[in-house]
Amino acid sequence: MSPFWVVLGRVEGAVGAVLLDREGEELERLALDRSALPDWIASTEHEHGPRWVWNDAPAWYPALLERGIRVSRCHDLRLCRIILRTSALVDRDADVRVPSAWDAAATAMESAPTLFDFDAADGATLPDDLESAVAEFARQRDAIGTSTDPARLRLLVAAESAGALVAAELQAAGLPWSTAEHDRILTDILGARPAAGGVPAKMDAAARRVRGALGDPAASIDSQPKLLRALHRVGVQVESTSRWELAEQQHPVIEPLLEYKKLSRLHSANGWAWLAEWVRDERFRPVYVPGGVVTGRWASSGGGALQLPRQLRAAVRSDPGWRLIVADVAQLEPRVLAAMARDTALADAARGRDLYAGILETGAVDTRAEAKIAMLGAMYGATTGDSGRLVPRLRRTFPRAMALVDDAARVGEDGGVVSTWLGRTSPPPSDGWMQLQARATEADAADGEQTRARRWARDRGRFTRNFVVQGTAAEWALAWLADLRTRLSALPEVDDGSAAPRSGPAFARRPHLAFFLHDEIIVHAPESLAEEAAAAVREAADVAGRLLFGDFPIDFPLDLRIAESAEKT
DNA sequence: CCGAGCTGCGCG
DNA sequence: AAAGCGCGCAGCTCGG
Repeated sequence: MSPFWVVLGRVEGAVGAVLLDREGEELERLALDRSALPDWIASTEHEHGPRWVWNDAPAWYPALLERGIRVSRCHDLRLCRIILRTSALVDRDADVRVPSAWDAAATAMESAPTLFDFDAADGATLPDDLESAVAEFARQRDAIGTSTDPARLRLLVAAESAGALVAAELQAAGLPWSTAEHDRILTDILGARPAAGGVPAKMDAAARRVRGALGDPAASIDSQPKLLRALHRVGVQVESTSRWELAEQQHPVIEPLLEYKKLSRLHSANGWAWLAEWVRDERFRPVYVPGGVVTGRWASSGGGALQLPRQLRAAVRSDPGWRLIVADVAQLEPRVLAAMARDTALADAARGRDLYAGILETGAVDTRAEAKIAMLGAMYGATTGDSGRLVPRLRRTFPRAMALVDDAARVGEDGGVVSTWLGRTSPPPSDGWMQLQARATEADAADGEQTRARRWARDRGRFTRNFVVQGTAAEWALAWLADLRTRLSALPEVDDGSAAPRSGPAFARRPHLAFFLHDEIIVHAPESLAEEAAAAVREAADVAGRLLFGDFPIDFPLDLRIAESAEKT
């Protein structure tokens, strides 16, 4: 009988595997020498394609990828536990809620030990032995099975686990990056590359002009307090040195100062030092952190993958003979909101077109820009300014969608928790928050306490309001990634040596994911397969929508282009 | 000398 | 005009 699940973990001096059937009944148990493990995993994957159950994907998967072994499915115990132990869908008394060593590494483990090097794993806080993994897997299966909606949670943990595989593969493959183009952009904007520790020419020139306008040749520009005082001395009365406030001022120092700040930002965040540290073999390899954000979005650690600046997108360049498929979802969050709320009016406004143009057509607002500001305000909880003023108009036109986010806000203000579409639940309020709210309702509460309590309540309301939308959008994106990953892996490898990728693991010889950021993906594909890969990207988006929302009539149109660079047009 | 905290920027 | 969500990071200041 084919194993449906294979649980992996350390046993004395080796690696143990427990093969389970679909219902979790044990079929077989074996111990493998470390050196034999990769081949065994590869052949078992090939023959049975099981779900690999392991404590933490970064501890197992990168080493397999290095050996050219890719798996199609896994169950990541660490990530799934984080979801299940706090999900409102899971029974209050479920064993998975009982605190244990599995919670020690609730956040991503730094520099996880690899499976072929268990001796170095002594410092690891997450359990890595086979029996612990088997027991934890049973707890998690029980939590899902006895939950109020097993189907949704199964989908969520499968998507989350697929994300763990994708993250490891993204890091292994890397984003194709042209060092020469990056250097050209830097030289163009900043001036010639300085000697170590020096300031680039154009940045230095801007600094001199700032100091000239300040009448102080020694003025410090990089220190916010000193710069603020220097500005006050020449009569520029600003409260901060932020760009928007400076831009309002009329003074000769403003123009060069804003210029300096722009150049300085590029130089320090993505200058030559960044290039040397993060780009190797023409690949940018950020560290992705799946589930790193409370809402379920990914975070990143190192390399600043969440900030790939527009200025540098031209440096993202496909290898010779290859192409990039660059795709993002237009207005993902409001579409997700329409589907969650079963708001057919908003879905109609969204279908097959720019959602904001659709809102404009309903007459709820007067311009597309207003539609966008109003919708963002509704999802973020704006109360003032243009945004706050426009939200009530949306409330009249899309009452169901607005009721969903308004309800989420009210629950949060009252100290409750909210959940995404698939069942990821927001953290409860902190003890301090609860104490303040309790204190504010007492008869002798000071005005200041009541004011502060109300402010904290509204703050939390805006968080839960946004949580349901941002978190469900993250789930849609995971489903998109997971389905796309499978489709791409079914495309052929290039056999033409001239079109081989410059660098990367074996799986990168066929179309593969190269970048992911919230609602955008980049696929790197041989030119001959680019159209097929693009079709896969679109099909996966359709599948993700149906997977989450069934036959509710919402679509997720993509802005997609096939190009040699990721530059936004 | 190190780390926490703050400011400011840029990404979705 | 710069609010209303979620992040990471650089560079600075300041306290220990």
